Amino acid sequence: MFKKLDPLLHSELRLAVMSVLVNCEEADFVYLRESTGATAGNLSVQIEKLSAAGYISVEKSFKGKKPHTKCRITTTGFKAFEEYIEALKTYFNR
Amino acid sequence: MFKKLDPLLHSELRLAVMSVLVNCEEADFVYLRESTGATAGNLSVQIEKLSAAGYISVEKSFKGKKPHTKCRITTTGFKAFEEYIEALKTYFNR
DNA sequence: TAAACAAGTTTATAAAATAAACCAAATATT
DNA sequence: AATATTTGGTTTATTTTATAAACTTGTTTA
Repeated sequence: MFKKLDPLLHSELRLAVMSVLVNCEEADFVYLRESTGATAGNLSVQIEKLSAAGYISVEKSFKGKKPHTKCRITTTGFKAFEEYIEALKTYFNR
Repeated sequence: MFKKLDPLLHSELRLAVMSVLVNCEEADFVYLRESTGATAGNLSVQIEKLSAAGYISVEKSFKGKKPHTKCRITTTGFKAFEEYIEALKTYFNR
């Protein structure tokens, strides 16, 4: 009847991050913070969770002399996102 | 950019309960438990939260000699449900 | 009469979400 | 030059949540 909602995606901020990454292929920490409106601390934690799950890849480097964190969605993450949408539909298409 | 997701609805079980009630106008505890697959304890807690928020009304009585809990969605709840859908869309607009 | 069942509720605990505090380096200010 | 502020984060602490387990109250069944 109702499909289970992936707990990793069923979180406001993580969903927002994934939503950005689905549409832009690559986004850095600052862009994600600004586009989601999240605090840096919260974003840092949620990026780590998505990364640990293999839903996004994270690349840390230096841009000039400042740290720079680039994120992109993985194929696993993309699939999970699509499945989450399918699952959500079972709560509405009736 | 992203609309805030009503925390009362952004919960798997509460969303399932609301989803049932949107479509059937009245449902009792047992029916909700069976149709959502939830445990009674969890359902009891979440029904109480939805009720406290004014999203559903709860009517307790006896059916024969057994307790009987009837739930229905309120207009407030219905509005909140629709707004939740609208908010969700901002995470998927493509 | 005791065991099992029904319909819930209460309580305990693990997991999440989030903000606050922190850090190291760079840049701006006095 | 010394101090303050900003940048780009991370770590820690705290409050909420979600959830299952245990419990309650009463009923039916063996």
